[in-house]
Amino acid sequence: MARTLDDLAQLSGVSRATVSRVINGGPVSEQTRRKVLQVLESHDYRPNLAARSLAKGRTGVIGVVMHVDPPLLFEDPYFATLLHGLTDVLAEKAAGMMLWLGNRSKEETLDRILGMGLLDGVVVTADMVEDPLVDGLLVSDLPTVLIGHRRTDLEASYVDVDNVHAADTVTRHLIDIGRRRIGHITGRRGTVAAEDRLQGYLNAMRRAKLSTDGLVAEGDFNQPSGIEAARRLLDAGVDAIFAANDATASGVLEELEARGLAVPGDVALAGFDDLDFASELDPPLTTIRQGVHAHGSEAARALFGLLDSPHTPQRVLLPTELVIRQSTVGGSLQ
Amino acid sequence: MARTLDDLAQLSGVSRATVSRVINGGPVSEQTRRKVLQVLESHDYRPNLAARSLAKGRTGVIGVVMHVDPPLLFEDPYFATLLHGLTDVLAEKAAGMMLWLGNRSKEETLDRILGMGLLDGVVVTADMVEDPLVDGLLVSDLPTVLIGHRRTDLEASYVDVDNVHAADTVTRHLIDIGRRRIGHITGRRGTVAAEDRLQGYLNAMRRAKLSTDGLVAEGDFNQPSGIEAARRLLDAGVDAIFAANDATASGVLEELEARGLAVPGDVALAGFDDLDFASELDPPLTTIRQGVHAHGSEAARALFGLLDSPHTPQRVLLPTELVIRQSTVGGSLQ
DNA sequence: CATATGGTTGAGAGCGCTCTCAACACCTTG
DNA sequence: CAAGGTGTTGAGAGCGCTCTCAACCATATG
Repeated sequence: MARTLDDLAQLSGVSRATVSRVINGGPVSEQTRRKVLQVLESHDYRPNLAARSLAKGRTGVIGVVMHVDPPLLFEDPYFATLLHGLTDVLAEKAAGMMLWLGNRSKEETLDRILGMGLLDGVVVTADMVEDPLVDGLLVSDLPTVLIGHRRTDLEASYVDVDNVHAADTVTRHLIDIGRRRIGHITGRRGTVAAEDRLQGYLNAMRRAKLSTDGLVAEGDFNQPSGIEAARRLLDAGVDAIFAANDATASGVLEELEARGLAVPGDVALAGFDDLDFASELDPPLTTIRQGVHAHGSEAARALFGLLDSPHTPQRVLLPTELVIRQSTVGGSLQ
Repeated sequence: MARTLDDLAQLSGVSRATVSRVINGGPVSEQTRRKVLQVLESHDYRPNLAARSLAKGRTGVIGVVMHVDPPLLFEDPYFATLLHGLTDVLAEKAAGMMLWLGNRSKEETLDRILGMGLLDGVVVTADMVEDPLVDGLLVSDLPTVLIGHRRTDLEASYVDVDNVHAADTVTRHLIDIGRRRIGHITGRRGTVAAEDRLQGYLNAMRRAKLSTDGLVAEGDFNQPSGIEAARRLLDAGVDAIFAANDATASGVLEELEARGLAVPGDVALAGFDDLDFASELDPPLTTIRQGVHAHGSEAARALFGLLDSPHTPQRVLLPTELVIRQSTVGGSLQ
């Protein structure tokens, strides 16, 4: 089994350069190409990536950074789905992927990534408002695409949805169906999504001249926090709740059921994400659909775009969609 | 920002070789080392991995191959936990990880992996009896560690549990508590785990001179298949069921409840895996605990061991433990 | 004082590939 | 027939690093 270009060249009676041309699609006469290809195939040659990238400065390997606790990464379908979208595009582009999870501190992870050389670029989830890892990647000379972004990341390449707008839309829907005391359960404080969705809610309420006093309860993007926050809101008296995501909403639903309250009769309920289970709740949940899989695949595409034109930031704002189900409009849509 | 070793060498007034020695821990006088380190730090130099691996033939990057559908990968806590264990050790060893999922056919994935050069070795899940991807990796010159293994992989390095023995143990437990018509629901046909667990069940039954006629139902390692198979076994008449994994057992439990049968009064039930939810079922499930996280971390360690001594296959058989809960021994242990 | 010893250093040859450049053969054109 | 393409090829430099080898220095030893 021939191992290097030189071996192959010798075997086919041409120069190393010509073999390289055949492999990389340079100008070669049809006759020579055929001859070399034959040798190539019969020896199942595999180019040495290290050498290749040393010579041409590209490796075909991109980094994916999801700095969350590994257990959470898999419990939360959001990250899983994101990764799925990413790998689909990477597989298609024949690119390798290196994955960093939250096994180490952000500082250490950053160090490892930058030290790893060998990466053409990275995709990083940027869910927190404050994030030294994201900051570090952005100031480095490594091409970087963010999934989610902060207001301050305007120079950066990112893929995101307009959380403010989407939250505004779903809140307006609750107003449109006649609700007036609409509570909001936030996501985890410090995340961009939580802040933006809260903002969207506040915007819609303010426009409708509705009070939000005592109607905002802090949550944590998960079910238990939904139950807890629902108690506070229900005690305060609400006729609708917009939860910052579906998991939280499912907690709310549990508490509503425990109190024997009708949905949407007594309290209308809406979530955010439209994960699979949202349509299987009882009643099915009105929510905002955002294509998480598309987040991943678009982020990968954005990175390839950025690699092709390094000084043109790629900014992708993906659409969201209000999905109306029985948790806000009773059985009429069944 | 200095970029190459040569730059650094010039800045510190020594040769490139000496700087390299400082970085890689070669013999250098304390004085020189200090001087170079100072320059090194003030310029936050990062060695070029491609060049380094070209020169010394190791990259510090290992591949992880889990050829399952990406959605399944995350639904099934088994793979998630495995990955978690792997990343823990890789992070500790400062190694990079490239991940391949089932986005492509096995043949194509194999091609990509081998073509990627640049990998020091791979860890691959080998759950199927027939698996061209695993076969291909084993015959390649890429150091490979299997998670799970076939009888035919005796030359290979692997990390596994003794499924036959564990299944034998749990079956014997059912016999010991006085059950005689013990049914088994297999895992997915074609997987090593399913075949081995079936074998362990058959062994224990044969030793106890108990019949297994009509007592084996095919399952698929998931809850729906558990429900389905439970119906068949219950119709055939059983006083105990050993399900090939916990997910299947949870399906069985559902069917038992639907029929109003008491557990373990009418039918005793045991699973395999001891995933988190096993202890939270009602009643809590007797099962086999296998440290899935440890599978991952041990596989990573085995690969590093294999890299250090390439001709010494690493074979790790991890322990399992019978965890007895109320699904087999009533409330007495509560 | 010659020689051996051990620690420290630099020169330089690769690692396997890409890519530029010049050389060459063969056509076309004036 | 000279001049100028056009297409194809090989030579060779260079990517940034590691590692061997020989040189060097200071010190210890006979």
